[in-house]
Amino acid sequence: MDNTETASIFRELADLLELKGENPFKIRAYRRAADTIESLPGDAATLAAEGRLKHIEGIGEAIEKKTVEIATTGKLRLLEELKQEVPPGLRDMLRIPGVGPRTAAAVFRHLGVASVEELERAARAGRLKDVPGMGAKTEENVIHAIERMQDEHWTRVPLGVAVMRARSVLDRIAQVEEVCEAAAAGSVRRWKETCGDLDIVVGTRNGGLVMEAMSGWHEVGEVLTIGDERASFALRSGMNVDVWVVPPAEFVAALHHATGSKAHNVRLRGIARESGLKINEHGVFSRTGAQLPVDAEEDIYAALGLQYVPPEIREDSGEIEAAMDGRLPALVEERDILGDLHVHSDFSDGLSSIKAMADAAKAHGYEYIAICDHSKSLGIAGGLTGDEVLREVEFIADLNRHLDGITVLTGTEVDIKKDGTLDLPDEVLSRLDVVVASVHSSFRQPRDVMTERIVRAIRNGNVDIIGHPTGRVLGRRSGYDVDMQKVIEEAARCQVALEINAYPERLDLDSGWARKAKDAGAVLAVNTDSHSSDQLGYMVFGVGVARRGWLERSHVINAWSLERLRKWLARSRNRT
DNA sequence: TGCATGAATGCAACAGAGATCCATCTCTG
Repeated sequence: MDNTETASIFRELADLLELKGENPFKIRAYRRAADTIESLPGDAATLAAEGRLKHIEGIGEAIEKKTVEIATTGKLRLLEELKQEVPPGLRDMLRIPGVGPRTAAAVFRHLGVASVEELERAARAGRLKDVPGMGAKTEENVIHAIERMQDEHWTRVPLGVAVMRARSVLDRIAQVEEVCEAAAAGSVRRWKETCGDLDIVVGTRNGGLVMEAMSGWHEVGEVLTIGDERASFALRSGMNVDVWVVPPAEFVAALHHATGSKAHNVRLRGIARESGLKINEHGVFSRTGAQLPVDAEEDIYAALGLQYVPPEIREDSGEIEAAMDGRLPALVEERDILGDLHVHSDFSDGLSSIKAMADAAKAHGYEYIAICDHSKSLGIAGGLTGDEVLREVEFIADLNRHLDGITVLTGTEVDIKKDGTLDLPDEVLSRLDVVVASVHSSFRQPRDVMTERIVRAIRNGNVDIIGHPTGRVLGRRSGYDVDMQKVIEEAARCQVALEINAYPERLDLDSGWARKAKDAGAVLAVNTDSHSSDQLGYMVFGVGVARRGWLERSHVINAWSLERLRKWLARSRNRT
């Protein structure tokens, strides 16, 4: 029973208790414990067995005891008993938009309806109207919501996709008269790896025009809710857009509110209350109701005596405390990035020539770029043999003589083979400037084998960077089973960088692991893995992940000058 | 349920909009 499974048991427990109408604080405690356990670096069951779990904030005797029970028996008696009382099918009903715990409990109590299927049947048969507090309209809405839930691909989408869709919504809104400002907020603005919906804040003197323009837009499949200040639209592409319309003077406060995260907002409002202030989406108010001037988000934090917190780290994961003490990190910025250390060229499966990649890098304002084409095992990607790599090295040496203002570094993205050895001989690797080592095959190895495989690559002595360390592809496959904490510790010990792969479908490492890597003393490289020159622009996504991971310039090797980078690359390599 | 205060008990995460049931539920961050 690993931490994720233990956490999911506590989440189910919380959901069932909520359906039962239990004490909300108890429910919250279970949910909080689930979050804590899931993000624990060590094994929760072990900690619980040693009596150390209860010392973690938010976890006490009761949850520690239950964790031990889950670890030893594989289940939780309380949950099993609860399932007799509250059918687990009710839990699925909570996923239907518009159906909350009260509604689910009411239909079960009055109609015995205990699953989504039964609910749909009851609604179609016109029986929901019999439930006190429900009418014909709700019945209709339930049917509609179930249909939508089943037929669409309403899942979270990768950040890259969300950003594109947000831009198209903003383009539409920009055409509306009397709009002063509009911006994407929510998870897009926080650069979250995946986004469930879009939040668009619009400052205008005529909100009605915005609502009309959105309602009549061909990209909008359905108007879900619509009011004077807020509306929710379903895009045909399968995403919801929540639009917040405010007077121009309230734009900043609304943007801040809609950016979230919810947990961050709740904390800020709590602090505001303690100091006799009130924060809502309209502004910051004193005890007497007087509105404080807010011209920029900085003013909101300043009113609370806090350092300004950048959107990417507004998650209530320590940033509030750091802001109180004035010790927030100076997050790395896109303009700090001086090069890209993992791009491909037409020597393997890239579409652009090395020259074209170098020119594009220069246009980005970079000092350097490392060409890291695939190695021979990856036949499908035109992987290079050792000899071919060496010919590429010569080609680059010649090219550099003709380039001005950009340095092309030689490199490879060498495959980490099943046993942890590398796909190119050390004699070749040692002659390259940058060696990225990545897993591209045998994804299903057991956890300990995969972990040992990557650790062995880290210890090779010629490896500089571990490429896309978890192997996940957003929306397609989860990463391979690997003890990432161990990989991080080994990378920190050997001073091998871990990659934040900025390719929008990868974003691997994710920000959580990036932060842990930084905390463990490892360095990171933010690379695009570009396969054509236009993909160098993906860097912004990787920087977003880095910022969410609390990284500063000093933690990111490609935010270093070429001189410093070269010193680091030479640190312990068996170079000839 | 966790935590702080004081040893069993009280308190704990903010604020508001929209829909429908017009007082309550659900949703948004």
